[in-house]
Amino acid sequence: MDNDIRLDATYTSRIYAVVRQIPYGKVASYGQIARIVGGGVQARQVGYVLAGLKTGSDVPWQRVINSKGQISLPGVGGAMQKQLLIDEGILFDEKDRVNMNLFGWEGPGEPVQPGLY
DNA sequence: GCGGTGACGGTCG
DNA sequence: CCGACCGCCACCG
Repeated sequence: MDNDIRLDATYTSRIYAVVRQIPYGKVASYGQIARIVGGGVQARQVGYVLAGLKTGSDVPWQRVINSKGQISLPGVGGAMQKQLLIDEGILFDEKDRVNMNLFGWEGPGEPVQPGLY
């Protein structure tokens, strides 16, 4: 039997599930999503899966950006993504970067505050 | 079957 | 801080 759960709709659904968990007004990186999904899924796969989404999807794809805090989607799609995030209250600096330390999603677990002790 | 590509990310200079 | 490189892996011609 096959325990290869990497290449199937299985991991695609998982990616959707994780992205849906990103709260309003927060962002996560592709690598972070990949890490949460696990199963050997890489950041590039996350990007590819999100690219397959169509308009009207219930998946908040706009909340996924790269680890630099910048939008990776080129072209008009990227401009739309930026606008959607601004609409959620997320701020961009002069270089179109988001402060991950401020708007970054901590993950599905309990939020941990750094510098607590 | 092979080589190029991409909504990435870590490392190096 | 920033650009250049390289590794990664599914998809496409």
